[in-house]
Amino acid sequence: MLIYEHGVVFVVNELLKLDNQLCFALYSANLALNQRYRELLAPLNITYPQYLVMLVLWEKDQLTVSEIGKKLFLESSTLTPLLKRLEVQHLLQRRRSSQDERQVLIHLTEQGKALQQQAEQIPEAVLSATECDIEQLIELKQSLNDLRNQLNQK
Amino acid sequence: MLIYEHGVVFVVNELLKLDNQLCFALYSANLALNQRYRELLAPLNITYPQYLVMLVLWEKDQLTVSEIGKKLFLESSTLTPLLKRLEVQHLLQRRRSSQDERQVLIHLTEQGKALQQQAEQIPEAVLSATECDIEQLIELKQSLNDLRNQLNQK
DNA sequence: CAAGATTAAATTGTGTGCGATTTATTTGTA
DNA sequence: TACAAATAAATCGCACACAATTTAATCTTG
Repeated sequence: MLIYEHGVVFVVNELLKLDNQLCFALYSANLALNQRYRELLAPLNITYPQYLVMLVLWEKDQLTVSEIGKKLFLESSTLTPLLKRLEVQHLLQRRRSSQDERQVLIHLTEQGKALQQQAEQIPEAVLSATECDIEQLIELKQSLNDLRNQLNQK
Repeated sequence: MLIYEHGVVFVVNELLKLDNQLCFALYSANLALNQRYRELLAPLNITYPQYLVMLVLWEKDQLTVSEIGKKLFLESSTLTPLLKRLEVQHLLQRRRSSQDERQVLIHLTEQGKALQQQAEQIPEAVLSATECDIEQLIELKQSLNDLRNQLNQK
């Protein structure tokens, strides 16, 4: 069986291989990215998911656990222990909201705010590790966001 | 400070944001993909990394742990317990090589080989979930592989 | 051939990730 | 106002993922 689309002829079998290849490319690129971040973040003593939480909080402080979860696509079962670790490191504090005692508000400590300066050189270091041109990276970002949104909407 | 590249003018600050956005796009797309695979693989009773190992073995049986690791960019500390779980499920067997007793050869059981048929509809299901056109997916795959190779070559 | 170096897996410890469930609080409604 | 439903975090169990280390086998070199 053949599929003709956008000027490309495909045997179905090839198409299925493509899927496996694409998904693996995504999986393995993510592994590689984690490794680079592990090195780069080692001096800050935080992991990449922890760094993401800090990025979110540097942008806007005083968020609830589920607000952070919505931004990062993470569940409370992932975030709660992660946030506790950041609290142990005195980078943030967790406090029950007084308006709604079910919610836990996360706010940065002075130390957590100060870490932003220390993290300033991280994005540059990652970018230079990729050694790709900017246009390609922008397009890649867009494609990945599209893909994620497609996959997430069920 | 401005950077001019390929017709795009960038403030450095924007560039740093782009990096965070790109890396997060990769991270979150990978999370989303895992979620789709979790559903799709539930009937087969295996995880996505386990599925990757099976794909490798369906392609070529009788590989050592480190050969599988090279293909999937995974360490023995990840693979050993994963392979043990697949062995418990009778999908493969682990046997010390007689030529070199340090190596452990992984070979599929009949049940493991048979699983390939059951897995046949997986790639199609994932592809249809992405709802992207083929050309875009091919380009995305290539970009991700390039990125991974750049990041991995340290 | 013996001893140190190298290699392949396995082990240990830490940190994600998430489904399923639990706990505590708030909301909706009869 | 009671009480069921809904919501927000937390908890539990399981499976990655990897750095660092350990164990066992093989290789190298004097």
